Amino acid sequence: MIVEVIVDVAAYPIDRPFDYVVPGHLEDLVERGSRVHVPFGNRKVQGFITNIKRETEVDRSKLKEVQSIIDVEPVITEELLKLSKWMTKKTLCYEIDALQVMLPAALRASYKKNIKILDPTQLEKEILELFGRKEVLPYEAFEKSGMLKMMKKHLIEGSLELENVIKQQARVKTVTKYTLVDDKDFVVGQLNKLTKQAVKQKELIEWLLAQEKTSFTMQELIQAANVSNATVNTLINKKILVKEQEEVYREITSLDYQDRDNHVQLTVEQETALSHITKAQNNEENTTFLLHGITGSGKTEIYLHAIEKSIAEGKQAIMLVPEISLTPQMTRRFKLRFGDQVAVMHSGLSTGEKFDEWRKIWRGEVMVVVGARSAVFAPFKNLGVIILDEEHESSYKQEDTPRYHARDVAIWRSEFHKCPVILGSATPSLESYARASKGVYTLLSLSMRAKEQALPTVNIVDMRAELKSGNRSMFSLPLADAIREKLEMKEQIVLFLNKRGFSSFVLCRDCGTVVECDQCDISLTYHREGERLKCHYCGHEEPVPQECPECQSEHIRFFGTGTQKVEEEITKLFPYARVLRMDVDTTRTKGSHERILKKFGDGEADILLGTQMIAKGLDFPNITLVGVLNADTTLHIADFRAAEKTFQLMTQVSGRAGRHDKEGVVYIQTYTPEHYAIEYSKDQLYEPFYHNEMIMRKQYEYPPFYFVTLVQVTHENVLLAAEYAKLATDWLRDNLSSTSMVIGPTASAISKIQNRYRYQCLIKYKKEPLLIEKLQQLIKIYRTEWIKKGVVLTVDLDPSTIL
DNA sequence: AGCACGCCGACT
DNA sequence: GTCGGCGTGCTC
Repeated sequence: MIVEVIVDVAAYPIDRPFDYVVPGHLEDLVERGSRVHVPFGNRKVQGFITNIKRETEVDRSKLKEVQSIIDVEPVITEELLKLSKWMTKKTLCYEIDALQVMLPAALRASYKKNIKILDPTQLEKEILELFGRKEVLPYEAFEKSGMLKMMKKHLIEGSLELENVIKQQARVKTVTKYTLVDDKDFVVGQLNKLTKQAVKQKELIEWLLAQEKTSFTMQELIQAANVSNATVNTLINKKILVKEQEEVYREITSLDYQDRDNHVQLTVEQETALSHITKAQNNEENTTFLLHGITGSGKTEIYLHAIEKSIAEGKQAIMLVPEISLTPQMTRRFKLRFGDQVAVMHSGLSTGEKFDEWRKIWRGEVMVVVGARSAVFAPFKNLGVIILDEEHESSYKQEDTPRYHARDVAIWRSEFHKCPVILGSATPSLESYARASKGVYTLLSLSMRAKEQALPTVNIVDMRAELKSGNRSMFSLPLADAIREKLEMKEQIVLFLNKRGFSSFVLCRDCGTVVECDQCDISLTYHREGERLKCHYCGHEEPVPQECPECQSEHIRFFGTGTQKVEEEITKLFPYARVLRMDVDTTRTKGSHERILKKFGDGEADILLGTQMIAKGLDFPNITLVGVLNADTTLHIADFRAAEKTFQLMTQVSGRAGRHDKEGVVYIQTYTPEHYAIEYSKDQLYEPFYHNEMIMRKQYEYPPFYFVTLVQVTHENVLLAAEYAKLATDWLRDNLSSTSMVIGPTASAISKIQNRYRYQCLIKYKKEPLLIEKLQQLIKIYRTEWIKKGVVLTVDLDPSTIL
């Protein structure tokens, strides 16, 4: 028997199956999708069986044997095996990367080099001292000790040996249990044989016989039966109790599921939307629904119903949420509704916890997974519905290889399982809404708030006017007044600082003009080196102007403010306010995010000041005022999605105010109040925004009118980075059809990361059937020739940002 | 990617 | 003379 194995080596010439012979004793265990250990070159690696066959073209002398099979049941299902092929092609990644991303980290191998003593008589005493009593040492121990050379000599001589070990991270957690033997007559017999002094043993046996269950932990026995561990051990020796290891899951929540969440009566609108989904479920149609509902319209309730329906039919469900909104509050809701039928997957869990949650899914012990992006690969066998909440969120796109989008994977799986996909959002991505408009997706709308609360009142504050009237502070008068008022009323305030990315732009504080590139309608990025402004799309460059090109004002400067500075100003203006700051600095440690939110929720602060991360999932009844200090920052970012992102963000942030019975007020401070992204976010006017933005996208030839592929080239040396970017761009221009636009090469917006200079080329196209094939050819040239020169080239089909 | 093989310069 | 620099080539 021969198997094809994809080995755990991400390299261009290795990205294909390798054939191995299966030794007789392993033949019964062989299955597609199982992991194996195989010799590869002079080391051992982990791999996946992707095919089983009888014959091979490979020379018998070259063939090696499978060393061992790790899984009794395949960890990659047949479906996921197919999906990995598709992903490999769609994202231009190595097949091994596609396979690995589907599994929890615990199932990925890590490799370790060890040095083992063969002949101690040949070794120097320093080396023997280093070993101490041990026979084996990690390779790194020699690197540190400076005896590397000596060690290598011994390796050649044969007095030391190098061994490569594949380390398995997956650890099944076990607890020791003590179980009463089945044979009750024997137990009673032993009980009667006890001497009079054996009071404790008698007590324990009688207690055990009186219990319903038969298996206990030592702690239970000691506490509940009031005996010592010596007594327990005696009973083990007498074979009355049996000591055994029982597998357990790492417990990640300590919820009491007694208080199951009650069903909420759906509104007419919700019912209508749900009925379409139910119909698709009944007819096993792989419809993709776009559920467009304003904030607070009760999308989650619809998700819960769709999942319930799925479970009722014995089918599983995947519920995806953006990482950032996967708060305990959120998961709690699902746990309350579905109890222990739910697995939870997010980055906050430890490797072991993720492994346990994954195992529950794999073994079919749960029906629902609630998780971030990678949960889309949950190894369910019979899916009834897949849901992406906040479908516009960019976190659904993985930013490194494999560069997949969870939405695409979800749709692929829905075709496989013949089940619907629900994409939910108050502010859908333009792509999705456009598809819904064309009938590719089915649009479902919720236009009313479920609990009939009013939308918060949103005020747009023109900061230009503030400046003219002499207010140079970052708080406008209306916002400052509102803060003061709410502080007095002991209500809570959220202040949002729109700070994003690394690039800053140049803005006129008098007229609001942002210096833009006249070729691209994208703001120019300020570069401190040489005080210059650059366009990261077409490469245009100019010096920082001394006065505003529109109004000749001198109040023109680059923009960028930090949360700390804002905090200082708040303390100056409102000395008695208690402020909590939430940004990358204060949330660095695990769980700090939740801690800050809990503090705020408990009323330990009046003002919560933060960046992007407070835009979502914040749901406290006492928040009645939301202030956005600078709406403009995301607007002028050098990305074609800037307006879309700003609109989404403003709508999200506003939604934080007045979610319960108290009315909410929002102040959005901006230097460009007339921009449609700001204007329409005031009343959550999605559709007008959509139409306006579509006009811009069409005019500047961006998605959803054109597809975009980003090719980035990096190198330590600027000149080489530019040179190879040009080679790549020219090659693409020569090889793609003339209807595709190949733009560049230009410096990337983030021109240097970790001392590597970045250049890029953007391909815009409507139809390019040969794109994948041509990109594969380009990658081949890069992998076989350019890579030697230290060049790194990456290709991102459908990038989420082009910075 | 890793690792071995192999062919040329600066040191005990 | 040897150690060790990293170019080249291979992995079922």
